[in-house]
Amino acid sequence: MVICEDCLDFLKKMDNKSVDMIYLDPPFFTQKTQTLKDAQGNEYSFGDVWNSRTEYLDYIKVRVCELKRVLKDTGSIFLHCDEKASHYLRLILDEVFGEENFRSEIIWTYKRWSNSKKGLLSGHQTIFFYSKTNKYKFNTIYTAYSPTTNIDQILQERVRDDRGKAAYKCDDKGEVILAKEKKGVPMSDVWEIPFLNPKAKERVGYPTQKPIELLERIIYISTDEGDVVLDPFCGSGTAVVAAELNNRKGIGIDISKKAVEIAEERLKKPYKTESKLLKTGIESYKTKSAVENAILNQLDCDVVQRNKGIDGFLKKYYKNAPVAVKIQKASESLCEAVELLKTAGEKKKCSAMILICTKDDDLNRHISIPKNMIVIDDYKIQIEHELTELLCNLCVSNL
Amino acid sequence: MVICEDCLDFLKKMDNKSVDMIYLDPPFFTQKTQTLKDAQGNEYSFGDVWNSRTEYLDYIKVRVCELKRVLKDTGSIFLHCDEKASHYLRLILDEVFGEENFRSEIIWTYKRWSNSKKGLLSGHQTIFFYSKTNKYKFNTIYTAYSPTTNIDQILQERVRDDRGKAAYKCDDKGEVILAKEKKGVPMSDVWEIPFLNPKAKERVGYPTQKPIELLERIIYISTDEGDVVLDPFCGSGTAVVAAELNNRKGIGIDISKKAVEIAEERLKKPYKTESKLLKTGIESYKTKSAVENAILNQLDCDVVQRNKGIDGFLKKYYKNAPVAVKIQKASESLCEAVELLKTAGEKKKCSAMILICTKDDDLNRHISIPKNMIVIDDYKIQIEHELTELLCNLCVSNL
DNA sequence: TATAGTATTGAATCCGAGC
DNA sequence: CGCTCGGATTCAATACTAT
Repeated sequence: MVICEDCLDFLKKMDNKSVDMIYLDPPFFTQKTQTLKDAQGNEYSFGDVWNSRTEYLDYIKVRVCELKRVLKDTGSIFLHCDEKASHYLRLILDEVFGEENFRSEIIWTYKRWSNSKKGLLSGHQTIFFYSKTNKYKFNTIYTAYSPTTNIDQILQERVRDDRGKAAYKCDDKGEVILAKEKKGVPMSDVWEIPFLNPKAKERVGYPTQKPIELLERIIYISTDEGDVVLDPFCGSGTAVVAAELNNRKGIGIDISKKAVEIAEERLKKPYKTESKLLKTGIESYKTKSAVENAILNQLDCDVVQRNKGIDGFLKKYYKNAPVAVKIQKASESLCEAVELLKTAGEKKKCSAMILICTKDDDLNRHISIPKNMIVIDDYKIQIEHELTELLCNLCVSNL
Repeated sequence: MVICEDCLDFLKKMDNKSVDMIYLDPPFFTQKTQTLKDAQGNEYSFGDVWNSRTEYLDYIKVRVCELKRVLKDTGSIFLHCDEKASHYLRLILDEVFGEENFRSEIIWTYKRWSNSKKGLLSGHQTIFFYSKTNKYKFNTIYTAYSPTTNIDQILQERVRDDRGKAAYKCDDKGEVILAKEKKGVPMSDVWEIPFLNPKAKERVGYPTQKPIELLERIIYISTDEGDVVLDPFCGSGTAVVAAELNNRKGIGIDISKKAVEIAEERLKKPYKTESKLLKTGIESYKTKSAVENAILNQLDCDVVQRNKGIDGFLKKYYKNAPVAVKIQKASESLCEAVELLKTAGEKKKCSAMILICTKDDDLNRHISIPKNMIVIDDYKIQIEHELTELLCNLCVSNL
């Protein structure tokens, strides 16, 4: 839902404690007017000019106060700002939400084209993360261990002796004791996410547009499915789109008619591919496209873009015709995937087709597969089957 | 030179405009006493406990004012702090040096060992960079282009057409014109420098010791050889050591006798850790090929480095024990791979082992596999087998 | 000497005991 | 109930040892 109104006016009409998370990216105090032309030559701009900083800060502060009111007690607020006025904005947050509710200073870093000026190239923006109370909702995202870490070592339990020296814990027989299952490294407050590429598909031609991955991270760590996400300065609506793509309810507000038009247009058909996080769980924090690419790479494929039925072709031909490859999407049943690949493969006159099955769905095992199609379970499924069997056998043989 | 005195007292004795650069790393307002023991059991500590924030800020402010006085007009000041009080400190800098002399908010990021907490793991500190005037000294450091940059493209001159779009400049014959030699990418304000490791030789046992690399960067960009570098809260003297190592004159001041002792000791033989990580980069720790990484990724593995028998562990335990994964190397026969995995897996008490077979070698198919090991062909082999069979069957049925 | 494998260590954080 | 204090846990990155 996107509303065209001064957010202050709309907020006043909202109920107390009705929102789970707020992301706001207010106009920066740049004293300049931001303009940008899109591919069609339309020009967008927004007034980002204030008579004084006090005026600017007052403008923000009354809105932040209202935002606190509509936020649930378990809720969080993320304020995105640039280095120009970040310290003043944080003072406001300290005052309104209380210093004790400061959670993190998130640094979004990116590499950018240099316009070599004197000084260091600015390559980051700051997002302040405050919660309303200390009973805030938080989902930890676990990331990979550093390559410098010796994983096999930390899988062993350890003790410290009286002098504080560490040693491996051993049982009576002198054998090492295993540690509990490891979850990975909790995510840091420094996020390296590429700056919205000038050619990116998701770009809709609005200034200061943020990458969707940034918003998805914020949404994941602070909300669950079905929660309400509010963006009072929504601009082109990235936060609302990210919320909808991840089954949260998004409310966007913007005073600019043009912005609301763009956001609404975007919401009508949010690119599925825009969503970069795996739906299967926060633990497996990986980009879907990365996994798909990895599989296609292993198979020695040319990658096909924008084809619902085919993700790639084997570089090698068989019977003088290409072999199409498709990887089952999380949203597709095996049956649907087979049908999509079959249609697309026949159209391209493939001699054979390969479907990589990524879901272990017994109900679908009995569907008919075309004669020239090979269905292969991905490694995870193969292994799960074999592991279950193997461990079961081991139990039996132990009797 | 290191002086043991309250820096305010010493600064008052210093001449106007006598210093080229100031780095200060004052107490962070942690409201804790920072302590650390060195290898010999000596304990060092400094108090960072205040009656109020106002008291803390006043303490800093009078000193910052004096610092401005002793700084040359071409000089710069770098204030190191963490997120606890950074916004207040920046207000002081704005007030004393003027907002117009704000140059950069430098983010020092690092990975760090830590227990997991609710929320994001803090992985950065902030250094505010202000200059005394706009005629400040600055040496640009150029860094390497990122591997994704298309070097040959940026070597072509560009023009903007009437609509403001960029295009490659061409000569009469329509050939592209080469741009002037590129120097690299100017350094960003986000610096990834490893945190001083517990095992680093550079460590002298003083709390909050900073890596020399960090100080060297600051010194490079803001001073020339022979310039005077002042650190009014020098602690173990990292800034002074870095200055001396780079032929600048370093002046360190600290109120703690012990700190000054350590700093002086360090200055007798200034030493910079030969950090392998810094020298060779994180990439050199990543020993897996792209395909290997892709497989481990798909299997949801933690990646294991420097282990001949194991490439990764499944993140999930089976039977309360880890499952080891190995990918057959091109140089290994299946037999050898099985043996290596078996030995390593048993040592780590794995409940099961998985070997991904990457070579289609019939001779090896008859070797014996341990009961708790699963051998799976990689996709390529599976597909090749099935394709051959399929296409053969199709031929037969065509007859 | 190069590589594989093992032993340490700091300090942020949580948790539970004691008051 | 809120405070402090001690103990346990965590992992990045080194040094050291064995082969």
